[in-house]
Amino acid sequence: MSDLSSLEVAVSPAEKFREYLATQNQRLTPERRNIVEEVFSSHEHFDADQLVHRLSSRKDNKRVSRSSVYRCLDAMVKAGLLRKVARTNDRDVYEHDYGYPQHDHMICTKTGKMIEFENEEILAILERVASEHGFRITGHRLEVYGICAEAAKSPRRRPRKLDLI
Amino acid sequence: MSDLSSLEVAVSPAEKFREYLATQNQRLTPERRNIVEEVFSSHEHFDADQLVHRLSSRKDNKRVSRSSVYRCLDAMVKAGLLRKVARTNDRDVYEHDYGYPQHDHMICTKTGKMIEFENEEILAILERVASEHGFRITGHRLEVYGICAEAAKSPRRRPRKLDLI
DNA sequence: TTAGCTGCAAAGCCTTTGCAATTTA
DNA sequence: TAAATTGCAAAGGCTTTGCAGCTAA
Repeated sequence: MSDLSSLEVAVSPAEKFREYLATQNQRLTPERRNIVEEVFSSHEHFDADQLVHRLSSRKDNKRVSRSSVYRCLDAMVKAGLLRKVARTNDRDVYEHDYGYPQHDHMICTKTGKMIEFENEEILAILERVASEHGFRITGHRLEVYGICAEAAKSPRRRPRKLDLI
Repeated sequence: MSDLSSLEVAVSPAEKFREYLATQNQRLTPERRNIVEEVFSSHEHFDADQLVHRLSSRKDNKRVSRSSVYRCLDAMVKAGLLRKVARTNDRDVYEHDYGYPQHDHMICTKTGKMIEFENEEILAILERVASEHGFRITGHRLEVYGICAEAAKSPRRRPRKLDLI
């Protein structure tokens, strides 16, 4: 059983993807199916490179070329399966957008740890502020930066470049 | 008189930059001064490429090389003069961080227009949520996406690629 | 049989960096 | 005169794209 067990999902990600692709006269090929299944096999944030490696380290013959991975990620975003959430190390980072509630992130600048949280109040405030500007909200990205509890405990400081004097 | 007229700024951006540079054994060269002045001559969001063009289109001999612009932007961020706020068209976008209050953005996905807004309530909620996770906030980025009033009026749809059938 | 797909290699793009020449304290 | 700085060109790193061969309805 997958991570989806506790979520209210009408159809599997693969099925949802197939439906989207059909509207574009496109097909759920074996490669695309492998990618969707790998992506939804765990609920971690990931980037294209990590996904490529996850796919090529598999024992079965499910390796997929880097180009196809990039192309498929774009399609999955359009299909509403994934969201780009941030950019880390100059790479686009993705997360599940299907079968998973809208949420925001607290990002530890020491450890890189991401904590997800939901808050209805913020959404309500945003709606109010937007309406004051005649703005119709379709989505948002909220990233809160700081120091997580773990990092605060440790006396270790984050390594940093010393500008020689 | 510049856009800074209504703000409480102890010293000019150039002076503040000079102070920062001094702590790094670096100098406020003519090139760096030109960049700071150009950057703070208007309160618009901009990217490196736009800044390069603004500098080279000037009649006076104030053109600065692209490398120097990139290097200077980095330094200005470290100096607390600028902030990276987003990424548009695959380019880092900057805004003033000195002498300007913390705020967030509503971004029109049709026109690219950015509307700035401030909201204390959201900050308070974030502080509360963070403390529940033992997280100490140092900053945040909030981008609200949607359709601005202008774009909503116009019946024009945003151009999009037609996948030939 | 025609439209869609994959994988490879090459190209694109923004950004960073090595380096020689130049400037400045 | 030694350290910092600039501008150019080249290199980096992620992502996109052209294309030949392949696949599937």
